[in-house]
Amino acid sequence: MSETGRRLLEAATAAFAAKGFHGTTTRDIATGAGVTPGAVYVHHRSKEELLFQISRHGHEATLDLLRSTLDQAPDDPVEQLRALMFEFARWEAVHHTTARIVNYELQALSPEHLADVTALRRDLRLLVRGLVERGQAAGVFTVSDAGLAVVTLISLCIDIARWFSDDGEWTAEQVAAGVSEAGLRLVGVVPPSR
Amino acid sequence: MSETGRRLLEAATAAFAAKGFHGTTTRDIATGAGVTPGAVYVHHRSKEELLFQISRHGHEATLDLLRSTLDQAPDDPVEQLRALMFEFARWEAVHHTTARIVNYELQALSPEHLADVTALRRDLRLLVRGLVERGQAAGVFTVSDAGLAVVTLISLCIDIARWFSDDGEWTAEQVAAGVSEAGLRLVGVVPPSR
DNA sequence: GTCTATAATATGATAGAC
DNA sequence: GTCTATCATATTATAGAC
Repeated sequence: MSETGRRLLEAATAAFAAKGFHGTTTRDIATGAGVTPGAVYVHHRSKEELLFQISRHGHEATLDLLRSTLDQAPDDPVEQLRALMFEFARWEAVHHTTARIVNYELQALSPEHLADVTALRRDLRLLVRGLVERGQAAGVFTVSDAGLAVVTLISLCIDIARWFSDDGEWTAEQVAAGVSEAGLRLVGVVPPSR
Repeated sequence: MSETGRRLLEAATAAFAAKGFHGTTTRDIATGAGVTPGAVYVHHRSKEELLFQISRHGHEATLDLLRSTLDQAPDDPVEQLRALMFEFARWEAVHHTTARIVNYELQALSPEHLADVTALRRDLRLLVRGLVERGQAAGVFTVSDAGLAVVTLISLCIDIARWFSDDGEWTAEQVAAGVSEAGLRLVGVVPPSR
């Protein structure tokens, strides 16, 4: 991808995150990248194609991060969940602009593109589901409904993208640490008192 | 408000929740209410005014619900948090269309209208904050950062509006019960084992 | 109060010069 | 590859008949 093509992607990410896909015009994107509207279509097929690229890349980056986190974590559900929640939460905080598009602009995707990212979202859910079930089987997680626990753990991370701000009260790492511990408590792992 | 005025509000709620404010046209709203585009402006000043009415009413309803829930709960932080989280979570699930607009369409409000609802959101945060601090003072909640705990508790409820579906795996009450228990665990209240 | 018609503007995307 | 100019359409909102 050319330098201008990349700048257009970045401008589109900033605009879509701030104003939503339908609230953003191709002129906004062009201006944000320092070119005129006509130049957009040399680098990208359409506005929706820009959205799809941002959304797909964001979904793939999240899924890759969680997979490699699980790969590198010790063979212990508690430590795996701690690491998974920390990295997931940190990703949503650090990349909150991209994450907002990933989480809140699904409805603006074309049916085909939506099907693509929906498959990635299902993979992510199954990954967390497997971990929760291993923790249950090992007797270290106590949850009454594993499916609801999975949704709630993911919820805890996703919603960070909605409220996190770069100049807010906490750093991405502080949020990640807090949410990671919250996730452990949620599945019944009692933290050492301090 | 006239019958048609109300039907327009309902159609706008459904459309804004499904496609976002900017993804919805005044024709969508008119058609959804069974009238022609011109009739919209007899009942509502503008599209943004419709959004504001939905958003303000949704915020006020949530805040009223949480206030009356706290008023009626026993004088015990654990039971108060259990009740608060249950009612908050249930509201987000039952009213997930309105809640989506409340939580995700803030950026489409005019600056004046945004200031209005931002004040209501701050009141809600302070209400939860007070409860968490009373639980800390009573020694029944153990959280390392009260502010982050407040954000996380609210997060748990808000994000329900994003994923809840009327024909999903769980009823609003099941979700509310799960999220309510999650909230208690999050602040360090260990549930009785079963 | 609702309709049809339309004004005024904005929007996604393309054409053709450079 | 970028620009200016523009096409075709869509959009919010209003005017005036009924």
